[in-house]
Amino acid sequence: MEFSQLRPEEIDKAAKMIKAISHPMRLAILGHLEGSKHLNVTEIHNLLKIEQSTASHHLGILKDKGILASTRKGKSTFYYLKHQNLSKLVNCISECVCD
Amino acid sequence: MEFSQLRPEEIDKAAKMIKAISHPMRLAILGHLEGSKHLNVTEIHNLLKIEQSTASHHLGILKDKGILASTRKGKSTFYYLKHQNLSKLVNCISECVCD
DNA sequence: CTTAAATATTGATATATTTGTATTTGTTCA
DNA sequence: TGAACAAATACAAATATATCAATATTTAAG
Repeated sequence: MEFSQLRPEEIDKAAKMIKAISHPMRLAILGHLEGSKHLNVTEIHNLLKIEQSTASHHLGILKDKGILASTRKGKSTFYYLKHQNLSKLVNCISECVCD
Repeated sequence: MEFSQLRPEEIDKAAKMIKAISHPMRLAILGHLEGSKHLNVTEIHNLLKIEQSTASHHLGILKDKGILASTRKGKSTFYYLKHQNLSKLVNCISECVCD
């Protein structure tokens, strides 16, 4: 699929997905979820040393924009990458950053 | 390079680069610049049907964040993708959008 | 049913982004 | 030099985002 052939609605969707990951906290979250890891809100909140509500908020954005999915297990909600493609994208980004 | 190994400054830089492309107009610009194309501000302004100053502004953001480079030829400034990696990234995104 | 733990949501505030109009700067050419 | 064109910048208004504190919701355990 050539990017330039995307229709306007698809471009909008792409922009929203990308915007969702264009934040240091949210990129850091993706880093922690690489390799099919599942983490709950408290784990993210502790790993990133941010408020619980802030962690929940960022995870909600990533889920809403189709980057993450979640499953509830008892009291915890575990979040994980929705598509393995995203690992590729994230690696793509790190290559671009490091040159 | 594993994304999760990026240092905080690198994550910040990645976030800024991604944020730069997380806008429908700017994604559309990237679409038009795929395949090593060089376009000037007026061409972008006409293609996207946006104000000249808005086009210049978006191009400036993309350049500032390291996504595009530019060369001046006479009265025109031509913009183009700085790294071919970016085409890959952009295609990566379109795959993620279309599934 | 009550309590406690884990998430999610709300409200408020501060900050950032987007866009258009108007203006300024830079470049060519007569 | 001065007219005309191209691009960049300044400014302002509207909109969107990020964050924390406080509160609400959901679930499990007793």
